[in-house]
Amino acid sequence: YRVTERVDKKKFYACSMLPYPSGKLHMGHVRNYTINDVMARYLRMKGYNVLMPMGWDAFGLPAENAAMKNKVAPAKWTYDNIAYMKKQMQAMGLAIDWSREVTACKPDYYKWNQWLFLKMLEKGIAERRTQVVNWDPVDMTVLANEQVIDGKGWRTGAVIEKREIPGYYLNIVKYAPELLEHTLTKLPGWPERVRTMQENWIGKSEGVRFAFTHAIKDVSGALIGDGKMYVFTTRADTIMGVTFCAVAAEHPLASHAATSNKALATFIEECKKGGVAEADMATMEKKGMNTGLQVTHPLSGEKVDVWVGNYVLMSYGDGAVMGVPAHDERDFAFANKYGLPIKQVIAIPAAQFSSETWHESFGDKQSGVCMNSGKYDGLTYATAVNAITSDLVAKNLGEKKTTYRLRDWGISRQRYWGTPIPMILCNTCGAVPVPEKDLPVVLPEDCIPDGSGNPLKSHAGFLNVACPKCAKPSQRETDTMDTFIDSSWYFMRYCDPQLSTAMVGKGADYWMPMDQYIGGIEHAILHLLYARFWTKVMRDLGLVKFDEPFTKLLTQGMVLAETFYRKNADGSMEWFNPSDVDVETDAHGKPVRAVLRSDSQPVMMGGIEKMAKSKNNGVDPQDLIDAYGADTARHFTMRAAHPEDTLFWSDAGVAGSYRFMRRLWDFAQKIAPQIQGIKPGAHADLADALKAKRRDLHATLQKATFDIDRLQYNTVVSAGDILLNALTEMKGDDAHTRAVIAEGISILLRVLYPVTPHLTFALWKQLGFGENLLDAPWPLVDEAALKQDNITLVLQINGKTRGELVVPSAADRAAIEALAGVAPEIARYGEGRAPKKIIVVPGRLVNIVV
RNA sequence: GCCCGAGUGGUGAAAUCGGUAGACACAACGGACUUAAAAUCCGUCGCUUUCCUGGAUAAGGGGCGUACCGGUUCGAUUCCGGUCUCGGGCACCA
Repeated sequence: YRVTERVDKKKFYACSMLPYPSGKLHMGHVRNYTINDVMARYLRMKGYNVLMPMGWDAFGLPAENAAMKNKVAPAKWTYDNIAYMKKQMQAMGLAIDWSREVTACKPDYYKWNQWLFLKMLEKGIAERRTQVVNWDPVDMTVLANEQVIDGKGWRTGAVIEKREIPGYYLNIVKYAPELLEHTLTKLPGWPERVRTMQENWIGKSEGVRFAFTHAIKDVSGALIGDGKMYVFTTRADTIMGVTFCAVAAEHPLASHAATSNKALATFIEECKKGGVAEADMATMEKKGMNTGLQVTHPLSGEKVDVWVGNYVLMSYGDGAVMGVPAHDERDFAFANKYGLPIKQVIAIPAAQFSSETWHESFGDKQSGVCMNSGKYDGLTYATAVNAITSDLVAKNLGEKKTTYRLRDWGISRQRYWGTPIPMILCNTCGAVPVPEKDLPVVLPEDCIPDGSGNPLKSHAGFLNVACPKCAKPSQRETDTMDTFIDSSWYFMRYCDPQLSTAMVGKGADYWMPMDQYIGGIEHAILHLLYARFWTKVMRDLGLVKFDEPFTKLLTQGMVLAETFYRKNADGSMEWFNPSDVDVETDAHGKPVRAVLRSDSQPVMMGGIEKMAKSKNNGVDPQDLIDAYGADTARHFTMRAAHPEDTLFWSDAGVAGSYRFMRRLWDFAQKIAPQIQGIKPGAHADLADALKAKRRDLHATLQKATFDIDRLQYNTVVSAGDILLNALTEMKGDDAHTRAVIAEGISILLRVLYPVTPHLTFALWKQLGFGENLLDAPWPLVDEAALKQDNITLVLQINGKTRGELVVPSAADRAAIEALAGVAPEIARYGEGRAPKKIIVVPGRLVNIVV
């Protein structure tokens, strides 16, 4: 399966999202790589030069968790897992070019993460600033969102706090306009749903940024924020309806007010409790407290109260929002809760405004016009926004602004098992980049994390280094990079895996952009967006010549399985694998109770979720491969569902795939002597029954070809069943029959080869069709075999199927209408009425409307 | 909470552009083969038998049926509006 950059063939680069080496393959992997393998083998039969590589997303949190649990170094754990999973992949018979294997935790790979990071620093795309993280006050460590459960640390149970620390950011927002435009224009080969999700994630919004004014001074006597409190709104037409403002707990005005207000200081502290995940922020109870400060409305000149709101985030825009309760649902709820005034400024024709209950139309900007807004009364949305904006501009207090929901990419992780960020922290010079010649900054592989912070902080060999600028003793940055960086460009490294002088080279020029990318729908936003951004940065640095890395995308559906758990006395959760649990079902097959097999005690059912390490619900396909072989596992996985659909795991039906394998084998053994030396293919003067049989075979082949081209592999597998059924039904032993059987089995073996390569390869050789099915051509449909004298149309009366109509296949619309007009079904079902209209769908049906 | 999907027999599913709903399988049931079992092979398999013909729960016909409610159309699993349920993502799981 090794491939080179040959120019005599058309290239095709088909790649799966690289796996995290969690220990064993699970069914999601098997599904992903089998899809990839079917595609690769099929396209090779079609004459393409096909690259199918594989690698390892080898850095990440699970290795550290395993280290804590088993006291094994993450490096050893990771390398052991890779070795095991690679063996499993080989047992599956995947057509992988292993000479191109990429392992993200090896210095020859992550060196280039560091190198590109330094280039981004030079270009101003990367920068150091503060970030907000989940802080566990007991373990004194930063936690991932996954490690925060109900606002508490997963190991300590301590209430998590938000904490600001320094970190590095990549300026992806700068690329937002291009990412958005290319989502819409350059990704026709992507699923619509993924493009929509990315579009919404980038979230362009056009609005107005403007300032409320004030004269509030800090302790040093300086005006806070130069006397301006900025907010952003997409609804400038409602500015005259502002009845309060809300700022984040970290906003300078909030801090200032808290110095003389104990209750407020307590409230601000409370706002810092809990994690940083957006879902938590969005679902928590909205709370606020009046700061006692007031700012001046820039247009009305009225005084407006400033509140602190726990739902306002300092990291979004300016950390302050205007409150218009009459026309914003969240502000409406907030105002009702705290008894704030509600001022209607948009006349709503469709609904009666009520200050008690919210109605969707209160926020409708399409139909309403301004009211209670002075000179803006009567203006519609667009004209009001324009008029208000020009007044704000004239006062030098605002301007139109396009903002994005997308936030810059924070890449610093306070963790050991990742790419070291190549910076040196000098007491004199500050944060100094590691000189390019000193790359890679090698991560020591002998650390064992214990859950209480980053072990690099106490690793003298790693930590201590001379400052590149002033040569004084300094310390390395101990933060490592987000592992999304590793997965943002590995697919390019597959093209030049051994290149030591550059990140990418001629191989990437040949293979990229990737023709087909395959991976789980759960990566629809983050991974794919980061990879697109990283590619554009590489392009801007002159490393590659294309804008988008993935021409076509197949988002494989998730493999889901039931989860089972017990809550331990200390509140922690223990998850049990479905294979260790017996489930009792009710009469409808719904699970009602589950029992752990080892101790016969009940376990809780945690619902159906994606197979994942964290919930221990991944099903190991090894049992399947051991019991039935790789072909059965592949056949079953492809048969079970359309590649893009969610698959609820159940192994019922595996026996059917195995049975099919055996039927095929037995049939081939039976006919082997009969078709010895017979030339497969069309013979003149076949009997009608054999002609019909050939028509069936080629019609099925036509359908299979159509389906394999549109990546609908489940029905390609079905076509294999249909072909075998058709062949086993055949009786007779004359030369014509033998020729049709030989033709049929040669089609069947090639149609199924991409799915079940081992069995079909052996039979292809045994039956004397050739030495190497791997490079046999995909079978061609014999159009002549499909021809028929008559075709049968469906006959409908008033849209209900009432019979059939046999017409000559050459009959035109008028001829069919004439035949249909005298159909006896009209009298039978037409209730005595005459045909009013006859609808003819060529090749399909006739509908007579009476 | 917000964004994106999905929902079809007992089960997994199919139906290429709006045109015969349930291909192909699994399970189940009935039969053949066998001393017996396994394996294999053949057959039945959406609901309705208080809708009709029939002695009949055989057979045939009719009606209903693609989560639910409504709409567009000669015709809707497919398009539109709404609802429910389930799944994915929400920026430090990968």
